[in-house]
Amino acid sequence: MGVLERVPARRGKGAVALAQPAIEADRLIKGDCIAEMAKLPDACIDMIFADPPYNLQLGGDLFRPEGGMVDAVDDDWDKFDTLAAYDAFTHAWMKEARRILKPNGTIWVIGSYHNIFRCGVVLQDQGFWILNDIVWRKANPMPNFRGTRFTNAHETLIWASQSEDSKYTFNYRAMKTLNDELQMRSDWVLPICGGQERLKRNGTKAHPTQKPEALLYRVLLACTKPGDVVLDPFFGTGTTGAVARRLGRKWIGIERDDTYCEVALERIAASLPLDESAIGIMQSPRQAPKVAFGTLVETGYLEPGAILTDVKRRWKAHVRADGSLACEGLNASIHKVGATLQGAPSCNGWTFWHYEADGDLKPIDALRQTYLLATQP
Amino acid sequence: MGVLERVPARRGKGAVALAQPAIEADRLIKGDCIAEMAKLPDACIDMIFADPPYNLQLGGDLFRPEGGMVDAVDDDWDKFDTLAAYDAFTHAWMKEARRILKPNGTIWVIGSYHNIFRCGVVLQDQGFWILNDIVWRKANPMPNFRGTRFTNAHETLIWASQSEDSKYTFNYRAMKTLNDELQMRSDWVLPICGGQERLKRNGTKAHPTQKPEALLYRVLLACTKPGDVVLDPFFGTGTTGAVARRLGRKWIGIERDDTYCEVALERIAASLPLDESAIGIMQSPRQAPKVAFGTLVETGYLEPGAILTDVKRRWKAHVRADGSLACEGLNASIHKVGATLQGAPSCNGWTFWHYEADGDLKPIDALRQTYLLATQP
DNA sequence: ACTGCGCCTGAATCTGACG
DNA sequence: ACGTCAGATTCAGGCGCAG
Repeated sequence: MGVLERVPARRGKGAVALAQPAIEADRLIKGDCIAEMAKLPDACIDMIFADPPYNLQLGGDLFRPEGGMVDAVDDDWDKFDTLAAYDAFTHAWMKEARRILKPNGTIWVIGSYHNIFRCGVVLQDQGFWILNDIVWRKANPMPNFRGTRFTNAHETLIWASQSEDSKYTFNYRAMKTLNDELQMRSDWVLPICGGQERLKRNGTKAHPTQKPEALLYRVLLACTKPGDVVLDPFFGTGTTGAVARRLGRKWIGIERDDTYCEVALERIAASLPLDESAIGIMQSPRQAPKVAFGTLVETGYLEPGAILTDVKRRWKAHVRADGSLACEGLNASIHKVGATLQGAPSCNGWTFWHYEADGDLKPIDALRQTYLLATQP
Repeated sequence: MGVLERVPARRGKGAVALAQPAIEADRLIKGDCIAEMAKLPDACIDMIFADPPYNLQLGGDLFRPEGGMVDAVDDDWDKFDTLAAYDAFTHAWMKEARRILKPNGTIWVIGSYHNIFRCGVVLQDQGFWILNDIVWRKANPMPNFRGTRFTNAHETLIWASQSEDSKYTFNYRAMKTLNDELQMRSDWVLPICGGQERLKRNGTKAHPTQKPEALLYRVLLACTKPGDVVLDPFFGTGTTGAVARRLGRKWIGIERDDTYCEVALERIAASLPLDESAIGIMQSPRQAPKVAFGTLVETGYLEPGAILTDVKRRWKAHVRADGSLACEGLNASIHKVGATLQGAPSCNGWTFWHYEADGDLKPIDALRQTYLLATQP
């Protein structure tokens, strides 16, 4: 690797911008996730996707809290002990996760009611800023055979940034496109992992809780850019790696279990990267090149003196040679004039103002689109 | 009152069966919920439904795209200085709630990602046993106006018993009947509270966060028996009381705010106990499941990069990773691209676009049907 | 009376680049 | 760090009014 990239300095006061070598990626690390994350440098990961265990068995997995334990208010000591151990484990891995995550990176954690509340609290307590909780609504969940509760038909994901003012990645347009031109909501209906996709080993399922690729697909498409480095500290059979590879993202997996490692590596090798042209997603206008209104005047797309109106023809404004707009004694930018006339705090002049063409009113944004098509390579 | 009932002894070892007078019910207590619960005897309540403050921590004003301002929840009762202060408050009211709840009673708590994780942890830490987490999927949530996150389209409810071996009430058959003979799942689609149901005071909403009666209806129908006593420590405008009365359950409400108390009492007085035969109208109609084109890409029914054509093979388009279609410089949804290419105002992309299978052209709608068949119960 | 269009509203942690 | 300003951004349902 050795590619240098600039990392924005947002880690506390007085931090300086650092040039950091990109981390070596597309690899599986065999070992304990806390110990292995500890070996990674600060701020090297763009996104962490974590599917932590919640059925910590007594014995090997049981994690002892390091500090003095708070007095249990309750008599249920055994349960408290187990919960405290789980919290300590969660604090430990999330602390490392937070350290290696870039300032503008985000973390996803998935779980069920057994553990997701505890994960959410530790995230908040460590200073992560929750952006959404997402409900994966399973299209085909396992029924509740005994009829004693509601069918447990969903799992919960938490999406969080490092801090309240992080500049995180969210591909809004891509999500809206993926959802037939409606905003993507916080509830996702997706089938559970089964059929061909479910990995087998000796005829039985290779992993008890393999996640569907469609779930990771949406997560990675929404919140990473091509080339971003995604780390999964509980890699299992490598769904995160397989989807990252398909979508042109880099991945790092950490997994303790030998068999899971084997299965994951085979699987990822077999998953083909998508063609570059297919990975493309709808860009936000935010990321499109900007066109000043004045440019349209300069280049003749609009004549100085042209008349613009709002869609209801309530106001009539004149375009001036410098790209400003004159209307009812006002003379300012297309946005300001629109806002002032409406008495609104702000206004998008591009969609507010219209020009007449063939008897129709069209928003001046259409002119901008025409200009962009004509001038972009 | 004065009716005696037997309370099974399940409070730790060596407890004896107690005969307790039934608590006075169907009343509103004005005051602080912690202080007022403290005055109630042990083990006198069958169910607690709690809608505590969410601790939203909103920033500045938020404007809608068309200029209007969002009427945010900025009430003093929702403000806490720190997460620790919120936790302390939660511990305090839940401790009293646990004491007054019968051994076989259950508690419901509703919240959003701002507070629900903390509520869940306190429940677990106090020894409550979580039975389900329920997702209320809002049919008509407020959109995310700035396109910065996923639309926050749900709230979460936690249902918990006093302990792992409680003999709690769950009316399995009633839920299955309510759900068209399918097991009731952990995700409930219900509209938010609006229209006639939304209580007004001087022309504006009487309470910023009034819950829909349909939500309480399902909760009470599922987890209480007729005659049970339901307590709501954050009574607000009394949705819990109104529904309890309709369903023949007894209720106790605790509320600090004078105006909320007034509104609640008026409302409950006006809510008539329900005739058995009227219950049917509460059933929400099953909705035809919608499938976004992007879902077919996510779930592998179509690969990114796949080629689609119209039935006359006049145009050739490429499927992209986000479920958009690329064709002749255009990149948009299946419907928009179809419309633009034909110069039509609109186009049903599902029937317009075809894929090739075994030398035949098939509409992509066929894939949608296949997907539905595979994922619907 | 019915239809269609426009307006209003709902628990919201809701901008970002540049100087 | 802070101020300024360009400009990007919404879905479903209920209700009233016009035709």
